[in-house]
Amino acid sequence: MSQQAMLNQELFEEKEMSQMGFFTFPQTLTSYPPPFGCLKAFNIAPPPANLTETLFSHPKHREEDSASDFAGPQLLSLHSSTPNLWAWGEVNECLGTKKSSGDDHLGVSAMKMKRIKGRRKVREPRFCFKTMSDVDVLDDGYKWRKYGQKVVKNTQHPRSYYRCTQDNCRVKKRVERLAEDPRMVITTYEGRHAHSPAQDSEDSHHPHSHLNNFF
DNA sequence: CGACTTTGACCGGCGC
DNA sequence: GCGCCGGTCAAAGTCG
Repeated sequence: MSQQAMLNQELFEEKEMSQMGFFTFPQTLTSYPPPFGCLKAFNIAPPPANLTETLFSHPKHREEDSASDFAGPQLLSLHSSTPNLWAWGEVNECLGTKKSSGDDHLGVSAMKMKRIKGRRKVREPRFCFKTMSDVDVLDDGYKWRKYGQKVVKNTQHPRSYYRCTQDNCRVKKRVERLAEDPRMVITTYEGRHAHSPAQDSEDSHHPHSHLNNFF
C-alpha cells in the first residue's frame, strides 16, 4: 500500500471513528453485528454472535471529557435502567456527575504514559462489547498475553489485563465478568492493531477463530 | 527452555 | 497529607 493510500485510509478511519464517538443502538442489540466500519477502524474481528451489547469510545475524548468514558461497574446500573440504549456519553449522563468513575476506568497509569509519550492527553480508541460466554478470553484471532489481574471494587470477579503479543503492537484488552450475571463477559479493547490477526497465527491459511468467520 | 500465567508490589491520580 | 483505587510491572511459577 502506498504512503498516500495509507494516509487516505487513516483519514477515512479517523472520520469514521469520529462519527461513532458516541455510538448508540436505539434498537435492541439484535442489531448485531455492530457496523463493520467501526470494527474495521479498530482492526479487530467482529464480536461473536452472542454479543449482547456494544459500546464505543473515541480517542478524541480527553480526560476533561469524562462523560465520554466507560464506567466499568456502572455499566450494570445502566443496563438495568436503559437497556439497549448505550453510548459512552449516555452511560455517564445516566450516572449524573460522578466524574471519577469515568477516569477510573482508563486508569491513572495509562494517563501518565500517554502524557509522557505525547504531551496531549489523548486516549487510545476503545471498543467494548458484552458477550454471553463460558470462556473469559474470546478467540478474536489475535494472540494475547496476560500481564495482570485485579479485583476491582464492587465486583465479585477479577478483571484480567491482556496485551497483544505482536511486536510494536500496543493494543490491550480487559476482560471481566458481570457481577450481576457471571455468564456475561465484558471485553474492552484499547488501541488499534497495526497488523492482521493472521500474523499471529502460524497457520494463517486456516483461520480457526470463530470470529474470523464473520468476515 | 521459551512462552505464558500468576500474584504481590508499586505507582500516581483523585477525593476527602 | 493520606488512603483508596485501577493499571502496570516483574519475579517466580507453570506448562508444553
